[in-house]
Amino acid sequence: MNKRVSLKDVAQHVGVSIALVSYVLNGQEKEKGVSPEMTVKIRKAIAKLNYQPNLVAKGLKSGKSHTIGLIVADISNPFFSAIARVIEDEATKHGYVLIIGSCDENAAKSRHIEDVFLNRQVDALIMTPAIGSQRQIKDILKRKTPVVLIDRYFDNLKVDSVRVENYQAALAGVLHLINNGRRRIAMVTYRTELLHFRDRREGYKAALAQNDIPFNPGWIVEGSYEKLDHDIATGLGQLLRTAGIDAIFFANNTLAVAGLKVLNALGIKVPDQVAVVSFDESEAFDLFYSPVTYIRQPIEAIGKEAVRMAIDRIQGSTADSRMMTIPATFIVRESSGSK
Amino acid sequence: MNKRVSLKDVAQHVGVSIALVSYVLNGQEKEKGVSPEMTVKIRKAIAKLNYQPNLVAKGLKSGKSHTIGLIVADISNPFFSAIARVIEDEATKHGYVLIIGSCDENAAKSRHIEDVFLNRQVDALIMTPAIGSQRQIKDILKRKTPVVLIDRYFDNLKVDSVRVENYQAALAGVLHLINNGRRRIAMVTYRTELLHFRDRREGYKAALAQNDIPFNPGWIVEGSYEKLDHDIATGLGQLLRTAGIDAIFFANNTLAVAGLKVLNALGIKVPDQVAVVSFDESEAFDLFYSPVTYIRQPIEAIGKEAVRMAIDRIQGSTADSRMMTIPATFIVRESSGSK
DNA sequence: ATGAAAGCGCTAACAC
DNA sequence: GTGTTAGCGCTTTCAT
Repeated sequence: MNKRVSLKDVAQHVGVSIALVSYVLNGQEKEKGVSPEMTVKIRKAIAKLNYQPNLVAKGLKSGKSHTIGLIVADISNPFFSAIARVIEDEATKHGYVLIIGSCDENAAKSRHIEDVFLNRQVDALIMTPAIGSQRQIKDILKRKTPVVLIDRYFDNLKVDSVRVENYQAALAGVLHLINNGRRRIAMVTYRTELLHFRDRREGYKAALAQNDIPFNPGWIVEGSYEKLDHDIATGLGQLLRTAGIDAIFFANNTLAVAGLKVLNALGIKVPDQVAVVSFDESEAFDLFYSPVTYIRQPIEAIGKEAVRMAIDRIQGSTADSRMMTIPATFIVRESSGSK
Repeated sequence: MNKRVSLKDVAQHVGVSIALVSYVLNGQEKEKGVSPEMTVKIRKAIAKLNYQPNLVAKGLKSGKSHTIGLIVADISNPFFSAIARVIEDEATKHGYVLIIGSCDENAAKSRHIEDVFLNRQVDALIMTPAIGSQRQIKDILKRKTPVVLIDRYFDNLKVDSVRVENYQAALAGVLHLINNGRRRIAMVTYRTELLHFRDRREGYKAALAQNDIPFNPGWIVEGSYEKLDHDIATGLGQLLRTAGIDAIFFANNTLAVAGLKVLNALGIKVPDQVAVVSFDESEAFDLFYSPVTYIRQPIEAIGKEAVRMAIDRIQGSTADSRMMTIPATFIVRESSGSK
């Protein structure tokens, strides 16, 4: 009752060689010319003994693990876990299993996870790359394991990637604020070189430029990943008290939640005194007294495309590296209202 | 530059047998009496060729995959992704990798994931079991794969589990409302047989009973997983309009977010008109105009204990099934204020 | 001190 | 039609 039953057990039970059983298992009884009666017998034995294939052995033999590695900054972050869910479903649909690792925006940590995943023979890697991980990604590609980048990307690194139209979305968000009569618009973002945040910043600047509003670097508040709440409380608090800001554009949901807390603490009314637009969504946005206007990322599409690209490579595609850019959706609610 | 380098490649490069290389790799050069010079040579070759062990092969040989399977209801739910992160870190620390699946509270789906994971030879399974999965869990245990249940549990199923003191926490939460002068207290929960929700309900009832407040079944609003927002909007909305409710106890964060939206829609003021206490936490609770009083689950401890139990079993413990129950923390803020 | 070889469970080419 | 066997990469026993 105890040990796992193997091909051999089934074969012995029927009194045939393991090859026949293998053929039947893989639906090759026709090609291999297994007699119908034998096929039936073997099928019965498989069912009776409740045979379950050992996928590790299969993987060793075939060189395919049917596993996709997913490395995100932090799986406990709702944005990444939402993507993970989409990727999981999509992978499952195609017979793949997901192994997940969190790299905390840290290239060394990411490197370690990559190594472990590669040694486990993942068939492909989908990742949100940390800063400074270009080199290691290149190495992985050299070893012929497909990589698909999501959310972030790097210039001059030939690798498949799925991105969002960060620039355009940010531009639209800030233009919306301007159209609502705001001109003293601050931006809250991370102190980071990640290109997607740079793009959002450029979108913000472009919106100002298009309306002849001078860009004031001092109106960009930057937070660090490590002590975000503190940075935002200090930086944004200072700015709000002194600069006569009438709108804020947040570069992502985490920043927005931190920033809205500051607004609350200072008793500043949204949108009467300060209008707000944020990148990403959050449960908290719905419950805020002034439901937050936000830019919705196409999470579903990102996940699906990433898996599609990965599987395409696994199946041998050697096309040039592809970059897919997906538009975001702008959801207007109350927080961005005109004065 | 291309193919993966195997033990054989290293051995050939040095001109020795693969056994020696294997010994050195596993730090057994002393026990096996490999000469120091040879050890050095082999070490150099390993480094030079950048040898990476094939963990699949190792797993096939050893019967250990060094993989833990985690099955949750939905990885995109922040509560589960937070636990997943803790488990991931803990597993990594012990040299294990996590494969993750979402079962959507569905026993059949869970069953499928379990099969896939078992066929991949996971060394243990940590799961939030769906209703009706006792049977399949028993089967897994029979096959000698350790299982640890988290969050939920079943009576009369001998299996390791990590739980929270649901009854006591709910009791404390509702007593707090009563002490704040509320007596017309509704509860919002799921229409489910899951025991941890039953426990929370019992805690609610006990608090009423201790204060001679008659229990009114009509004051329990139940939602389904499928159309939660609709159910809560209808059920809770109806109750609020007709029953003179002065407080609500929410059985988890998702329910609370849905419920608070209803309160907002009806223009009901928290806590002046209706006081609120919720199980679980949520970013949204901080941003609500009246920061929500809640019961914080010991996510860190749950994850760590679960991994500890799993690894303990993997290492051969055959002790009786253990049940660990961890207390929750009550965080008082404004939403539960007295009238 | 080192090598040869069996075997983990499976696939597939080849032999009968 | 069915059986035999090599081999995927590794560990480990047994010989030498």
